[in-house]
Amino acid sequence: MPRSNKTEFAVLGLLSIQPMSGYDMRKFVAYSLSFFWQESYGQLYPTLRRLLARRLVSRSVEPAKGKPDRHVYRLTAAGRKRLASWLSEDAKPESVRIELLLKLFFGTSGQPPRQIEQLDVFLLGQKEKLARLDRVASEKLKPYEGTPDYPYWFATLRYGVLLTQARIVWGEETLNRLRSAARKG
Amino acid sequence: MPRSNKTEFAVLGLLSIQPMSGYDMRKFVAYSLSFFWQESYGQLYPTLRRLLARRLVSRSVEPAKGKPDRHVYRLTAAGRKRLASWLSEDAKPESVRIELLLKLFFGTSGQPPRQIEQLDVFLLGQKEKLARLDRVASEKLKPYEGTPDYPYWFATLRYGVLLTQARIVWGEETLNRLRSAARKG
DNA sequence: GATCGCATGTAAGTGGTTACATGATTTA
DNA sequence: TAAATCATGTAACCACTTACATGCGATC
Repeated sequence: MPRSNKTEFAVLGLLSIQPMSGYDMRKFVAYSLSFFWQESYGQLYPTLRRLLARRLVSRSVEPAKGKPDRHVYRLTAAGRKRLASWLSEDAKPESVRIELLLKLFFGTSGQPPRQIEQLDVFLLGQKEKLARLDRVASEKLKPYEGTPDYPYWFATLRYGVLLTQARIVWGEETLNRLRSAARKG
Repeated sequence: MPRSNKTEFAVLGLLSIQPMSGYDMRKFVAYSLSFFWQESYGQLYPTLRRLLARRLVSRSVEPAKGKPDRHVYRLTAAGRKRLASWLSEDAKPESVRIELLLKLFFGTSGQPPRQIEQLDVFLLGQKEKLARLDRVASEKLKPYEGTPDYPYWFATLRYGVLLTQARIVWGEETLNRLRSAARKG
């Protein structure tokens, strides 16, 4: 069973929205999709080259001065077909590894004050993430209200919000419990 | 900046609970930690060998008949120190890639009926996961109530419960929205 | 009679990150 | 004057998964 290269489909999908360069994709993903996806140049550029060789995308070069030419990619008909077939397959559940939880699980080998600090850091990060999600919602998503894309884009953002909120609830709950355990024990 | 081999610390941590074989670790992780961690033999056995060479663990062999001898590993003093130092470091946030959300994001290139089916599959999976978490709570966690490990183990399980519940809420919300959009559009 | 559990391990493959290289232009 | 932005890309590295190999004993 071959390994599915997810970057390939991410690229195809992005190009279904509009023609883009590798640089554009990186920026787009990093800003708008970062809470459930990420791509690095080291993965993006080679994938783009392979996709071009397989005629799933086409490329046009926009000359530039003082910096490399912009390579703008577009979906071909074959690419659109490939994207559609991938979209129709069930996505199988991801496996995640959460280092914070692993550390917490081995808690009795650690120092309670450090654990509380680590949870604080985590909580702060999640709260910032939630704020970022709000910014993305108003800056990027809002303008598309009423368009066909909107319900889908809203759904992915909503996932980020609900999950982040759940992590915040968990973090505060856990902090309280560990703090009161520290006072007693 | 060297890549931190997380399996190494997972092994050290597991051995801080009790001496175990590689096979034991696999089973333990797959049953009790699966919702935030996983390990494969292909990663476990080589790591065990390296850890042994570095004297962070020791090994005793229990002869067996009809199957390979059991290799039981124990933490050494050096291993315990290494574990403690890792535990005290802040865990940096994980980056996840959620294929389902990527597909949903490219929704207008897909077929609404298939998207709804996919969400149904997702929802079912999350509900099963929640049921499994309950089983783990009563079968594995409950007996440890009152012990020093309990608050930590509870916290990790609680994370699983809260996050899974959030995913279920999201899934139902999203299904409703997409279904009513399909009726209208 | 087939498959599962026990129990060790290896080989191959790859998806993905990080760091580097280049260099003009704009901003702090 | 330091650093960020634009914009391409490569090289090195590795952590991790999957599939395979072995083989007994018990269960379905």
